[in-house]
Amino acid sequence: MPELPEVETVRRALAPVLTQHYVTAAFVGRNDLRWPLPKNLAEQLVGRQFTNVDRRGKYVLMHLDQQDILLLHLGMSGSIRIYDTPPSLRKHDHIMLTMAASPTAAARHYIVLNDPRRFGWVDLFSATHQDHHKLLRHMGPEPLGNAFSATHLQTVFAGRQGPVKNALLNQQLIAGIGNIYASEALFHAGVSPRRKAATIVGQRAERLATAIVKTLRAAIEDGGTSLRDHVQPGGEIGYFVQRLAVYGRDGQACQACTTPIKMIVQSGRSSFYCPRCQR
DNA sequence: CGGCATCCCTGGGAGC
DNA sequence: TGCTCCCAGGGATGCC
Repeated sequence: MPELPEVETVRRALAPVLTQHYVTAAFVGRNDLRWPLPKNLAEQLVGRQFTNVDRRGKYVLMHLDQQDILLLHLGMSGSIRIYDTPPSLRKHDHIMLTMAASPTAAARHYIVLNDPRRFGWVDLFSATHQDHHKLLRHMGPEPLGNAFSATHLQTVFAGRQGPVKNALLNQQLIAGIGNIYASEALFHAGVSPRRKAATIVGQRAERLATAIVKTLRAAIEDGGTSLRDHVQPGGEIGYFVQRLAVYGRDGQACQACTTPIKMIVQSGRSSFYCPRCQR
């Protein structure tokens, strides 16, 4: 489900309710999601204070006191909800943290992780190992960061014989792009998802880099894309779904040239594009 | 190393 | 209304 814009939406919602706040109670309803949860996770969290909340690609990094990081990946169906009063847990609510301004203060927020398909995961580890964490160490640069550019795209795509759409989904080349925004960015760049990655050079690389940044920024402004599971932590839907140019629009007229949008399957994932505008 | 298929899991929608 | 089938925003893993 959640790609960079949705995860950033979650990060922004979590930051004020976690930062400087203490975990006064923790519920952990099962001992695994995609992978086993850290042992005694609830006991390890109670009494701890969060210091700040970061994002890396599709991961949320919740920094704790004593240089620890609570890592969250929402998989395809994970979502975070934040409540001001004690919620009754619903189906697939796996974790709940009760947050307060001090270890003994009254509860102020309840943070609930729901994940029906359980493709998400949670880890707790020392920040001193962040650069070595097996899930983070090989990740490519942030597309909204300084290290990202057309030159970077051209460099990491060099020699790649597979389609550019697949390369965009590869988190080791660029972090945070998923199936929706790959199709959207390629449309705005005028690049076919079928084009061989290695041929993305020069002006085409410039157009694609620009389209990636613009698309992701616009989606963040809209609170992400709500299709099936995703809602913002306050329960609001993400409105970018209204601005999707091609994703999910097969058969509909291209907004630029009215040619019907086409859907194809690449490596088992659907791609949407305008066969006339995108080359 | 690159590229592809397979697998993990539940729920919603389409089609009958 | 009810059943079956297919599909879904992710990524690790193993095979060639």
